[in-house]
Amino acid sequence: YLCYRFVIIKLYNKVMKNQSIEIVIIEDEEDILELVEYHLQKAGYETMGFLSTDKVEQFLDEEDPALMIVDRNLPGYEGSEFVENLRKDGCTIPIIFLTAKDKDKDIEEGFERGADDYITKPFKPRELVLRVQALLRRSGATSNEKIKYRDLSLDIPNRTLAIENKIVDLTNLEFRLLHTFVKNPNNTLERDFLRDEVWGDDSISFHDKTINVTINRLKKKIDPDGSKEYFLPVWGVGYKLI
Amino acid sequence: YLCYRFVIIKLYNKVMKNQSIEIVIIEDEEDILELVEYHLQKAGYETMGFLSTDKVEQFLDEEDPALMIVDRNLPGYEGSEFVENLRKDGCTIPIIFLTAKDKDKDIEEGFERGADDYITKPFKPRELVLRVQALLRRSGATSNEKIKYRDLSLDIPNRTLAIENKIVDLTNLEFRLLHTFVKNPNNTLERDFLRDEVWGDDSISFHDKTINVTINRLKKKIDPDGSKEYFLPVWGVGYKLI
DNA sequence: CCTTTTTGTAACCATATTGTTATAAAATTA
DNA sequence: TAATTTTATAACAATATGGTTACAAAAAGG
Repeated sequence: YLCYRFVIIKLYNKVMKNQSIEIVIIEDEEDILELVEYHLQKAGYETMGFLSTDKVEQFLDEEDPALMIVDRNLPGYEGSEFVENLRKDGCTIPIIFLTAKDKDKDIEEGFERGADDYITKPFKPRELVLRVQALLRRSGATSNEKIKYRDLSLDIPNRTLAIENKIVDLTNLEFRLLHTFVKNPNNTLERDFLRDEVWGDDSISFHDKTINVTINRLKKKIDPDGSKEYFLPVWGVGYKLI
Repeated sequence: YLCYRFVIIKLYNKVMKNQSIEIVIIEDEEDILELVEYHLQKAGYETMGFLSTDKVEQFLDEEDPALMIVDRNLPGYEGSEFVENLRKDGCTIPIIFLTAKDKDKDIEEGFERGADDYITKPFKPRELVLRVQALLRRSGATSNEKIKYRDLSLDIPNRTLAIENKIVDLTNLEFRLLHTFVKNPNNTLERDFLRDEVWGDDSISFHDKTINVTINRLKKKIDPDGSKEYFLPVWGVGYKLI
């Protein structure tokens, strides 16, 4: 039964969520690895399990997971040493230790070697998922959720905008633009920043008024009669979503 | 002895670190509050303790702490409800719950209401400090988003000036000018320095009176009746913000 | 390949902001 | 105190910037 649900969930994730979040788990006890994978997948994440650190670095070169869960008692290579070396190489991926090492000194060592959170075994699966979610939220990997601001609700995986539960059609460019504003409400976003973020760093020969026109088209769509004042121009700097 | 160390630590922080990181603690048991404050200060943080949530929101309007530690069993207002409401208002400050409520349901509720971490009592002070450090590291402890001087409060990302909680509109040039003064209060800023800093090194053919006029316009906006004497002209040199 | 949609560009206007100038006021010096 | 230098203020001019529209180019869809 568990295996069956596994398949259903994996299928669901692959089919429904083209932008799912991937989590790496390094754990040498196979039972625990499966348990962790099961609960994370149930929560909507894609998982990649390893029984040792052997192939992990190679995997990290190719893929870009959002988070790692690491045991410390691993065959051959102590988990926290592995993490310490990753950090030294400039790896900033969020990491949670999940380990039986629960002494004060152990916990201290874990955090000092670069952990973001430290969970001791035996652990509650529900709490693990909650801590994963909290850490992902804090580190800005929100691509699974909806982002809301005022009466705007952006569904990131579906690329749809709803205003008061009504779908408003946006083009891809408009959606990306609105997305960057909703991620930084009340912040003045400079024109250069918007260009990099929405149009891409490589956009050479960027016309003066491109941003103006695009903002304008967006405004027309999300607030046709202009009564809601979403965007405030900041003279000589950029725009602000209020 | 403890009291003595307290003073030393506070002094050290004030003198050595002009950009110290401030942490708010809300905890109704005074013993615990002092204990937490002591350990955080020993770790180099500036602390602000509250025995209830009463004055906290007002405090957050004015100051810009880097992190909050919140008890849940508070007099009058349940800590997690307080946090939930803060989050709804768009507050993104990192928050750690420190509470005796240790049931599965409690922890779940805590995270769902917007916590970044959840520590149960009795707690190990060392672990608390480590978790604070980890969270600050992850959230990029940028506590100095607001710069303040006298009753002026400059919010840099928002590009707004608030005087006694009232927004005062400034142009881009005026904002940059005021910013350089607030960064160097009580220093006489020479005209050449201001030209480089605010107008840019490349400003050729810079008219004599441009600075005067701009300072003047700024003065009019932030102190219409001229009673507060923000700017002091330094004859033949420049200006000073007092 | 054609049609439709999306995006970029150019031109225009309106207006906010900034610079310049002239004159008054204040501070400094002799 | 008078002359000189510097700053304050107000009015005006110049410039920079954003809004808008129409049209062209590019991309996407069939």
